[in-house]
Formats: sequence, C-alpha cells, structure tokens
Amino acid sequence: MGLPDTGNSGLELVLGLSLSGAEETNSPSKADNVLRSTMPCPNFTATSNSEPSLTLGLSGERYQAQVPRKVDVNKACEDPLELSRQTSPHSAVSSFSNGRVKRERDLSSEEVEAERVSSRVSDEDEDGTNARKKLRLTKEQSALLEESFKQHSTLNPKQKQALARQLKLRPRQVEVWFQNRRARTKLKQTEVDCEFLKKCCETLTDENRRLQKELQELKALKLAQPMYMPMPAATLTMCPSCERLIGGSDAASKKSPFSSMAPKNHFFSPFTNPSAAC
DNA sequence: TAATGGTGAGAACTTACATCA
DNA sequence: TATGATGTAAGTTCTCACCAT
Repeated sequence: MGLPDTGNSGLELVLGLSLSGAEETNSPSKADNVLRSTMPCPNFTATSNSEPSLTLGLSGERYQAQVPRKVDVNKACEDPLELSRQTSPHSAVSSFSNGRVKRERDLSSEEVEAERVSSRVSDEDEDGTNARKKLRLTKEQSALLEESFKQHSTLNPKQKQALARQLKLRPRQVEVWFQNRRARTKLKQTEVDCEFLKKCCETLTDENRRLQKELQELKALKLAQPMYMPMPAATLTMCPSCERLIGGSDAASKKSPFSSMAPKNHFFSPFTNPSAAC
C-alpha cells in the first residue's frame, strides 16, 4: 500500500488488516436472491476460503477481460444431425453420437433406452426440430435436490442415478442442476466476500485518514514544543472508535515501546478488533 | 384486455483443464 | 511419457415467467 511520504520526521505509518476467520457461508441459499450486478472490485483478490486475503493495489492488475470464444453452433450448423456431431463429447444431452459415451457407462441398457426416448421427446418438438425445452422443476423436485445438495454438493454416479430415479428426471438433468447449483453457491460466496472486503477497505481508509491526521498533529506539536520530551511515536495510539489518543506510560507499560514499530504482518480487522487500543 | 418488449432466473450447453488408469 | 476417458469449473446461450407499458 503506497502511503504518502511522511517526510523525515522519523515517524512511520504502517497499516495492516488481519482477516482471521472470515465466515464461509457454505450453506446453500434459501432465497437464491443472487445479485446479478457484478461488483467491480479490480483490486481485490477475494477468495472463498476461511481467511480471505485482501490485496489493495493501485492500478494495473485488472481482471483480464475474457474474450468470448464464441462458436454459435445454432448458426454454424442448421442441421440437427450435423449439430449433434459437433457438440462436445462431454456434455451434449441431445447428441446421441458422442455425448452418451460416458453416461451410458453408468446406465443399464433399459435406462439408456429410456433416457434416449425421453431425450428425444424433450429435445424435439412435433416438427422434429431440435428446440431446446426448458425444464421447470416442481417444488418437490427442487426441495429434494436442495436437500441432497446440502448433504453433498457433488454426486457420484450411483447417487445421481438414485436421485434421478426418485425425481423422475434424467441423470444428466440432475448432473446439470448440481453443476449450476455449485456455480450459484460460489457466485454468492464471491459476492459476500466482495462486500466484506469492500467494508474492510472503507475501514482501512478511515483508519489511514485518522492516522495521517494524528501524524500531522504530532508534527505540529513537535514544532511548537522543541524541548518536549519525545515520546516514542509507536506508543501513541488513537482508538479508531473513540478517537482518543492513548500513549505514554499506559501503552508503554504494557509492552516494549518498540514492539509496535515493526511492520505488522497482519491487517486490522474492523469486525473482530474494533479498537486495538481499547 | 391483448400485445409487446425488457429482464431475471435458471436449465442446458461448450470449452478448458485436471486427474487417473 | 503419451493417451483416452472422465469429472468439474467457468463461461455462455437460450427458454420461460413475470412485469411494465
């Protein structure tokens, strides 16, 4: 963090933030009220682990703009059969040629046939065109999926099969639902992290401002009273909440006057440590 | 009241990458 | 080590429901 040069006063400001135990809200959202607006936090590195790191940079490291490598298969190929030949070998529901390879491994022959039929029904309308139909899950289906997701956010093939049978869905649909559910959870967590870091940033900015002010006051004091007994600057601390100056024997008696001079390798946490001085 | 356009949610899809046999 | 199969994350596309006009 680049702080303004404080001159040759010998005083130094070091700010840090300790984010210990940031809550990981791993629970799936009930309301699923996911904010769509993506907050631009270019200087944050928000992670979803228990100790999110805060990186405040000045410039440069922006999120790399993703260049969408767009291949519009619908436009690239009008022919459904040709289209099915072009689809990904891993994910295509409606392509029987390639996409079935891995899934059929888990399915009995009857199940494969059943799924094949249901896929045909769902993927093609009366005209035989390959219109994508959007599945609407019933409340019961959603509830069961959510319940299952709470227990484990990923499914093994057997669990997928069982769940699909129970829900009267295709295993692929269950699989997709879990993929999307994980994505939503992660997105929400990222937003929570971003909000948290934003608050941290605001608090640090305030703290910085206060300390700069304190520094100016101390400098003015030093000029006004050249004969005063210099007190180790590090023993002077301003409480961020009550804005009182604490120092001298009080602070010095607690610890070495130089102990706080060393750059602290942690950040000030506005939530766990509202005031380090109090 | 029906038609229409905008928008959000989420299901489905594509691609890239990691892992494993 | 190379290779193919597989699973997952990330990003995108597309459908549908809802709402305002």
